[in-house]
Amino acid sequence: MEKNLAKTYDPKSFEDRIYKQWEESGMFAPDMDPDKKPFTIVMPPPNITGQLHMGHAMDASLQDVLIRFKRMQGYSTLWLPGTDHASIATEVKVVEKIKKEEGKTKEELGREEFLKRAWAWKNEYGNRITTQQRKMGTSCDWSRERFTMDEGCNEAVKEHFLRLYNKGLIYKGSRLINWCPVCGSALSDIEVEHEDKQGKYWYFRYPGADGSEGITVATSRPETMFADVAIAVNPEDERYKDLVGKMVLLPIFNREIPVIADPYPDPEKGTGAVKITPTCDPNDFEVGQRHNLPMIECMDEKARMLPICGKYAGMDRYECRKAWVEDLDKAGYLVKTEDLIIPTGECYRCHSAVEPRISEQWFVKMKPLAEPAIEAVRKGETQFVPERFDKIYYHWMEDIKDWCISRQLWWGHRIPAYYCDDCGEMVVAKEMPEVCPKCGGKHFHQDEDVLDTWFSSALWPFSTLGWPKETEDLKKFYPTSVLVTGYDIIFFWVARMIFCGIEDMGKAPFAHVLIHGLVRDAQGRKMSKSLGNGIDPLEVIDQYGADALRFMLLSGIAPGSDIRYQTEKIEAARNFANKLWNASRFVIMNLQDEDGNFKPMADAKTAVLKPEDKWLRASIDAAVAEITDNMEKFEFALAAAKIYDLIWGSYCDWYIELAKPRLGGADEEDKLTVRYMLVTALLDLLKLLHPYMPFITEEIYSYLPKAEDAPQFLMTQSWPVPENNDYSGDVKLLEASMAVIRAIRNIRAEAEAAPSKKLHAYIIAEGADAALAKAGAPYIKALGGIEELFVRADRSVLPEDAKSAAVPGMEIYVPMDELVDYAKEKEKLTKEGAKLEAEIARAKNKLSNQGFVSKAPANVIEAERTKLAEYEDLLAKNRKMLEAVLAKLA
RNA sequence: GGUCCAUUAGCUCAGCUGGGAGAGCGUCUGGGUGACAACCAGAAGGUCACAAGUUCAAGUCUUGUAUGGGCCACCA
Repeated sequence: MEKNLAKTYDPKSFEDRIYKQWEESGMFAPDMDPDKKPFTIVMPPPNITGQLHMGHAMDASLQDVLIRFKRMQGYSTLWLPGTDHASIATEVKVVEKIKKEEGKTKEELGREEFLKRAWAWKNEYGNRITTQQRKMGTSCDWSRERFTMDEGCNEAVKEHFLRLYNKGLIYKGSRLINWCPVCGSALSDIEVEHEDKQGKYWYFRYPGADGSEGITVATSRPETMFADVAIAVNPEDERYKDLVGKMVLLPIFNREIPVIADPYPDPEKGTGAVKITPTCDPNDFEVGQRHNLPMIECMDEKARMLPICGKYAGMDRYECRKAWVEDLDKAGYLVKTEDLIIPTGECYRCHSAVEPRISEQWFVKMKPLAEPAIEAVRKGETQFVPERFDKIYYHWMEDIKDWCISRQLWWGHRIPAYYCDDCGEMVVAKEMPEVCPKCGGKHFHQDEDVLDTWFSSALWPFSTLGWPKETEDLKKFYPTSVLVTGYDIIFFWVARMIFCGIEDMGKAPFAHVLIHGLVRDAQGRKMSKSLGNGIDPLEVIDQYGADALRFMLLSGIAPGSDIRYQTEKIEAARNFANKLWNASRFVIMNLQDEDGNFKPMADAKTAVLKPEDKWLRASIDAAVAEITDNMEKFEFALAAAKIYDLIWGSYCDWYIELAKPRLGGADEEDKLTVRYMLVTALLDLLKLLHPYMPFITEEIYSYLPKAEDAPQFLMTQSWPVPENNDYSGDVKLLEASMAVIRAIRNIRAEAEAAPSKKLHAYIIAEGADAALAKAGAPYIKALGGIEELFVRADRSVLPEDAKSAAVPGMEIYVPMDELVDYAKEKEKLTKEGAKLEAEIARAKNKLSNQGFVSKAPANVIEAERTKLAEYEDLLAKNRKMLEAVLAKLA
């Protein structure tokens, strides 16, 4: 094996290998040491029909960064993966496949054969997504992988159903539900998407039964008129007072229906009169209930017109609408039409218009379940991050309707209700009963319907841990720590897990819900199949590596808000990885002799630290404290920015550059210390970055010199803890030196002097500042390209033709071979002086403000005084330098 | 209709509990300098949407306005 990293950073050459090593080592599984505190995440199970998309990539990155961080902190971390059977989505795919390959419908095939095909499909494609997730570096415990329709989850679903049923919280009833005629199934309220669409109102006259004028009503859905059972008007509406109680005729059909008074119609809207069709509209349904009106259905489950519709029977709803309106118009009943925006409901899966329909379905009674779930969030048992999402949760939970859970599908958990073939008695039980409790009959058939997919995923945080069995896992890992998911499924999933967890386990299922936004395309559009603007994470990984993708997804994002996928961002992340790669290669190179053996180096005890070593140590320690704090608070983007800056700025740009002369110098003792510092600092940096970029950090770690007993993998190392050293003097020295170096580089750049050209420099300073300048001389010379540095108190020693700059306490002069352009110099100094004056005025103003001096905290006032003193010092220097320039010009 | 979010450099966006405006990309100037041109050094560039208010102090808190999004909602 090569003893140093490859010349170029090529993530493809090691990411898969490292993942395999991790997985085989068994380290993704939690350490079951009872002394270790648990930290648990259950992964939102992706659909078995799914392919890894950016949403999954975001999910995975956030969860993995958390789990790796906590693992390194010494928690017993469990990240439990799995997949969802995705009832409708999968059934649609399987139906398509059967149609294509066997030319049959599922009905032709029959339930049993269909389910065989569905399971075969699951076995073939169900693991595709979990293979893809591994590419992301997800350190979840695959040995505990679950599926929403595996044996344990089936048991949990039945148990849960039974419990709720026995408490009267699940009931069967005939209600007006949302029906998708294309999917052929009932939908819950949240599976209906509301959209305002351009539509039409038709105004039709319903003639009076007594031959009078009758009444005109507006409707956007004329095809439902066949099911009209009344016309309602507001009791306050003077226009229609006389008509209330009279009968009108359904046009053409001449069926008599009453005019009724009800508060529902708004006199301001339309004509103020509303046709009442209880089987086609929830409002009408309620009016119907209030007035004891009959219910007439006019459409079947495919939204075709029923025989009651006469010649329109058998027509599709839209076909019928067209013909019916034409006929009404011809017969003179159409008063007028109007173009209007009308609200519509669409099936969230197939986007066809949903038809409200009277149908017998199973429901969960929500009020009693919602109350404790609201309470759990209110008292902070579960906290949303960011907090604002709790409002969305409350809003929905406080106004919740009963949950329709039955679906007229085959792929899913079949409802555990059995009917006696003899007397029709219903028995709800886990298994088919032997004997009918009512008639003693021995033949039963099971309810045909399956449960809403979300019914089983609602149990995910505990069904996966073994519930209803009292397993070790359940005891140790429930309630879980954090749930990570997008804001788009707060209602579908998060809310339901909360009330189910409280109901079955007595505790809310997670302490925190970490909500993230959507990954959009570069223009800010939602990624979608129809737009074809989706970015495939696998392609991104192939091109840039999983580390870059993860880092990009976690950087520069505000919690809970959307992020755009842009090539520049992924490139920036990849470049960062490349930077770390090269720096590490440099470090390793300098640790080794020509044969690739590690040279001796100091250890914690023998190292003789120089100020730059202490400065680096202090910088890392300060960063560790902040980064840890940020990560505890889920502020991953802030932490990422600090790690980025620490590695690229502090370590690469400054420390390594300062280390180069030492590595090439004559002091062999000092080299021991430099090597020690380079490698120990690098190890800390790798640890800090590891949760974000697990692959590259692990790969680099494998090349570092390690003690015999060191862990094999970086991923199990412990999280850095700041040392408690007071290195403030060294920090001050290095910061002052860096300021001087920047000033000199600036002078050089302005003079367009080649960086390779060695220069002389003078620093005018007194007392402590002079001491600082002298101590910093080696740094200034090395990184400023200065051959000789003179630190003087007396300005008279200054050479002719020198460019100048000022930092607090010091004036810097760099003599130039070419004539200095004094006119430019004057301009620069004047501009600087003006800026300083403005700052001084601002600071003075602040400090002379009684309110500020008396009310602001002491440290803030002190800081302001220091600033003022510094600026005054700089201004004085600026004045002197300007004077000198003016003298030259004169 | 209700509600939430956004508005900061040319672009994309950070900015945690109020204490002198930041990053990446882009632009401009130099540069093969010991790991890195996927790089190095330097520079330019912002009335923090607008208006009031609170405060000694507002990008940050309050209210309102404008513009752009999202979510929820049974209106014919």
